[in-house]
Amino acid sequence: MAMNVRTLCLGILTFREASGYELKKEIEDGSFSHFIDASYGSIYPALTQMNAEGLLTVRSEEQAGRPDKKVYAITEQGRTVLAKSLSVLPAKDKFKSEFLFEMLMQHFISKDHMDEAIDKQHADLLEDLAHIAQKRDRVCEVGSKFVMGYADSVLRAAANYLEAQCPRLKKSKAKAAE
Amino acid sequence: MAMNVRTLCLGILTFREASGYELKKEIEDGSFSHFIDASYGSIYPALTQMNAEGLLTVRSEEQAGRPDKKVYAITEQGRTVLAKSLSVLPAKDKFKSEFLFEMLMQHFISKDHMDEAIDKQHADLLEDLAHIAQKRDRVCEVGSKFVMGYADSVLRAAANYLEAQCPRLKKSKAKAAE
DNA sequence: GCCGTCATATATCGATTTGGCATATGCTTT
DNA sequence: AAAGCATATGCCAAATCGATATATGACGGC
Repeated sequence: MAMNVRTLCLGILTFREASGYELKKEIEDGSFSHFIDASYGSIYPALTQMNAEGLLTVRSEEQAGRPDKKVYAITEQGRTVLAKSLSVLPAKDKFKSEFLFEMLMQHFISKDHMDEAIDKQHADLLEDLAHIAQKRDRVCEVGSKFVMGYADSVLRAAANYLEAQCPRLKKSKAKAAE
Repeated sequence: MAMNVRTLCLGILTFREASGYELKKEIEDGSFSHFIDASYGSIYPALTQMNAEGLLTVRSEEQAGRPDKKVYAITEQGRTVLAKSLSVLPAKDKFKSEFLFEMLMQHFISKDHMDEAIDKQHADLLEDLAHIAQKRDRVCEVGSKFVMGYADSVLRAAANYLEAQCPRLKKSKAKAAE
């Protein structure tokens, strides 16, 4: 039960059928990218296993030059299992930040390295914000809009905080906006 | 190299010596709680291993009734290894949210369940904010203040977004503030 | 024209990490 | 008095990550 790679894959497959590769792409760059992670090492075994259990069907699609694509689709049984997994209230959010760990290590790190870390963090945040802005007007589903708005608020708050605390960053932001 | 449980433990041990149990408490409830995680299953083996490698020293402290406490302290060699790990620029933040996944599954979930999930998310955010507010004026180190301010900004942005999108939540917030 | 790198596509494998359990004791809540 | 929680260490199975292997076509640089 609960949330794991299986639930995640089943969830995406309720939108459309997809191969393992496409699922990974969706998790990496698509609507799911800002709040979920999964590697090939967990996706492929999960798909194979769920197919064996009857939660998915497979269809091999030939492709010129490239290896055959294995396109998976969710079954009725898969939907039932997914519904059961989603009936559990979501676990608390988990936020992992090596950057904030470094900020707590001020007594142990050079000023230069701190500045580099802060610049990188700021750049990462702006990159994510740009990524969202770029996709935002192209989506129309309520869920996607809500999630993008949430991610945007949070990332913007973080970027603003950095800019307020480290005035030096304001310049680079102005520069990026040109 | 880079960030893992070892680096994390070494880092905390530059502030003060501590047992595995105390390290876990610090990670769970202390300054590190909002952006890092580690379980006993990773902490204890890491300490044993790093002790064997000479990065830490141990001292057994007797305790009435309870098992002996093994208090670890970082060595010069440990500091060297930590410095090397911290010299790598921090990896990008990772944010895991089952809540946002559920929000993308709107087509698959009942309105009631959605509302429950949103209420829980909102409550979790307010709880974290309260936790920070409560500790905030008691800290004086620059690093801690910076990190708490960062966490506060981000969590507040998320809570505000939920309240703006789901007006129903404003009432519960007003109620909590009484 | 050749070379490096990237994108497509599936898959495995070692290492790390999680989350639950076992063990032991005393204190507090029901 | 029973149940649960806090202290304290530690193990173990299962999940997951990150890197690598394999194969091919496209695209740009030298």
